[in-house]
Amino acid sequence: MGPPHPPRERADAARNRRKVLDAAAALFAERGVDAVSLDLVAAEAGVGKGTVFRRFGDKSGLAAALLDEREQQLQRAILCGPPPLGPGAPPVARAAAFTRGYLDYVFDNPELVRMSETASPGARFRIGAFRFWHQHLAVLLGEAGEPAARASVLAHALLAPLAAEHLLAQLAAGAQRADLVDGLVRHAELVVAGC
Amino acid sequence: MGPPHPPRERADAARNRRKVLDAAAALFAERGVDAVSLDLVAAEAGVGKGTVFRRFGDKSGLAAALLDEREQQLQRAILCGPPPLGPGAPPVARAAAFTRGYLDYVFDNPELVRMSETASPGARFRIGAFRFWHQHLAVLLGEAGEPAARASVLAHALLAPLAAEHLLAQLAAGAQRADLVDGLVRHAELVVAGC
DNA sequence: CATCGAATCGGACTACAGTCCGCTTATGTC
DNA sequence: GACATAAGCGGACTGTAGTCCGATTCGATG
Repeated sequence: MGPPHPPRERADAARNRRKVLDAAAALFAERGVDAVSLDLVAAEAGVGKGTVFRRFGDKSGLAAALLDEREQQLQRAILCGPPPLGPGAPPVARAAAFTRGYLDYVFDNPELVRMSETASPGARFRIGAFRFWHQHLAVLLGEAGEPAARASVLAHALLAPLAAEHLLAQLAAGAQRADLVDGLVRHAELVVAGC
Repeated sequence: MGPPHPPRERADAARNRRKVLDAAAALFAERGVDAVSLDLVAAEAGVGKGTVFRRFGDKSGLAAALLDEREQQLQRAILCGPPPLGPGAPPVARAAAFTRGYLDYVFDNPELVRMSETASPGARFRIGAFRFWHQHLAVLLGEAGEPAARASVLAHALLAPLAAEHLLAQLAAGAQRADLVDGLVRHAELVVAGC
C-alpha cells in the first residue's frame, strides 16, 4: 500500500489558526480577556466569525489553545522531570510539588486560565488536561493507600480549590498569594498524608 | 418625630415578585434550568423583561431567590440547631456534619444550585450565603488550631469541591452519590483534624 | 496545467442577556 | 376623594454567542 493519505491540515487552515491565535493573544493582553468578543478577534485576525468558532468552539477553547504550550510543559515535568514533581519522590511530596507547579501555571496568566475554565459550563472538566491532573493525583492517593473510589473524589477535592476563579476571588478579598500557596500546599499534604 | 417612613415594598412589586418566582419555579421544573430564558420567565409571569432583571439581576439571582428558604434553614441549624451540626460538638464533627448537610442541600436541587453559582462569573462568592459557610468553616478551623490566614484558605479548600458543578461533573462521569458524600466527609475530617 | 472532490471559509441570521427611559400606578397627605 | 411624589413597570434597543450553508479555495491526480 502507498502512503495512507494522512489527513493533513490544509495550509490555509493552519495560516488562519495562527492569525487567530496571534490576534487573540494581542487583544487579550491589550484589553483584558473579558473585554474581547470573538467577533473582535475574528475582525482583527482578518477572518470570518465562523472560522473562529469552528476551530475553537468558544472563548474557553481559544483560551485553552493559547495555554496549551505552558500546560504541556507542566505535564512533561510530571511525567519525566526530576523529583519531587517528577517520578521518584513519595506521594505527599509529589502532591505538594504538583500544587506549587500548578499554582505557578495559574498565576502566570490567571485571567486566561479562568476563561479556559469557565467560558462554557463544565468547560473545566472537558479539557483533556483536567483528566491528566485528576489521574495524576488519584494515582498518588492510591499509592498513599486510599481505595480507588475515594481516591477519585479526593483528587477532585484537591483540584477544586486550584480553580482560577477561586484563587482570583480570594486575591480580590485581600488574600496574599504567598498565603494561598502556603495553605493549598498544606491542604494537599494533609489530604495525601491521610492522617 | 413621627414614624420615619420605613421604605416598605410596594404591593404591586410584591405581587410581581411572587408571579415571577412562581413562573420561574414552574418553568425550571418543567423544562430544566438551562432551557429557560429570562425572556420566557417574564412572559410566563405576565410581566415585562425589565421587571425580572431589575429585581433579580440575572439568572443566578433568580435561582438564589428560589433557594433562599432552604438555605436559611441550613444556616439556622448551624447557628442554633442540635449538635453536631449546631454548636456544642468538636470542630471535626461539626465540619463533617456541615459537609453532609450542605451536600443534602445541593443534591436537593443540583441544577438550581449550579445556576445560582455560575450564571455570572464569580457569582458564587458574591452570595451572602457563601460568606456564611466560609466564615463557619474558618471558625471551626481556628478552633482546631490553624492560624487565621491559613484557616481562611483551608475553608475555601473545603468549600470548593462542594460546588454543584463539581458534583454534577463527577456524577456524569459515573461516580455514585454515596461515594461523593463519603469522600468529601473524609476530606473535611482530614483537613480539620490537621494531622 | 486543467479538473475534481472535499475541506474550509465567512458573514448573514437567530436567540438571548442586559440596559434604558418615558409611562403607569401606588402610597401618603390634605 | 383628589393631588403630588416617587417607586415601579415594560418593552424597545444594543451587543454578543453561536449556527448554518452557499461560495470559495485547496491539494491531489492524470
